[in-house]
Amino acid sequence: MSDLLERLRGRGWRMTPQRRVVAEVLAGEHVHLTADEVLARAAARLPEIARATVYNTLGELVALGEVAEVAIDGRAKRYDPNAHRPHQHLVCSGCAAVRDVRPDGDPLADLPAAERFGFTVLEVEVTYRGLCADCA
Amino acid sequence: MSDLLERLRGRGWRMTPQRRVVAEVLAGEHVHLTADEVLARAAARLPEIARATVYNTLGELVALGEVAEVAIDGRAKRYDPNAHRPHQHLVCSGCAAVRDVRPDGDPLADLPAAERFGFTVLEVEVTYRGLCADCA
DNA sequence: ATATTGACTTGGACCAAGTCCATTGTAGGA
DNA sequence: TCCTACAATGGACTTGGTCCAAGTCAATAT
Ligand SMILES: [Mn+2]
Ligand SMILES: [Mn+2]
Ligand SMILES: [Zn+2]
Ligand SMILES: [Zn+2]
Repeated sequence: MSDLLERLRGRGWRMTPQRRVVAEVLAGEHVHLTADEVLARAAARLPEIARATVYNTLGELVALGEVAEVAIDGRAKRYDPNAHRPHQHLVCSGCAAVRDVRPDGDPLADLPAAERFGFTVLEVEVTYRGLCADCA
Repeated sequence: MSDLLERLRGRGWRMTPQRRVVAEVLAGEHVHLTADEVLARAAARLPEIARATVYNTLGELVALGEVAEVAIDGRAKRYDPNAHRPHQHLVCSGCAAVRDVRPDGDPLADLPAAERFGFTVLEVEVTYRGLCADCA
């Protein structure tokens, strides 16, 4: 049983069959599903689940900080259960496979003050692109 | 007159009033317009220009490498005439202002081999987020 | 065990961003 | 000036997502 479900229950999250299957579908490493993929997998287990419910539930999981919303390609957003330790993404330009990666160093430090235009810079998002072993 | 237009003419790009105004609208530093913003500004000069023409023209400019397509926020794509020297973006979370920035160092070098999962990594895209002087 | 009720789910309408296509127009060469 | 390959048009269509009124139900209280 996923400890995501445990944590959610511990936080007093109201449990329903729909919410359970959505949370269950979002388990594992390197998981970056679109909302429609989540819907398809959830519907395999609970056929009458509605699209709006999947969006509502994903939105709440994001608000709770349990799932990260990732815009990888300007198309559908992806939902990433690995929200507890921040990380970056490595994306295959061939097959769109996504891996979680942890670069060395602090990318914030690479932006010199002269290039900050008076901004208070708070976070950095890095996307590495290339070809996976299969697509190369 | 923009040297973008000169370059396009030199490349044998067929010139039309529509293409001219789209290219003219895309001039300047730190310009990151959405397709609809390009349409609005082009239509101020050439009222009957069609949405599809703006999309067609932007698509061609991107294919020619004269304009870069940037997905900054998972909303509408932005079109960036500063395509000749690669750069990264600094985005205000308050007002969505976008500045071009050039971080120090090579971000590719920060991704250790052990974190490459057999990929041939070709490019890196970095987005810095924070608050601009006005929004802070 | 049952009643209660506020929160959750549903399906469909709606929306924004973008693509597609048949028709009409025209830039630029002969 | 004529021709024609390429470009522009506008409207339908698609994708990804939001919103809402009505119905349902999980959790609590009795
Ligand atoms: Mn991830
Ligand atoms: Mn830029
Ligand atoms: Zn691949
Ligand atoms: Zn701002």
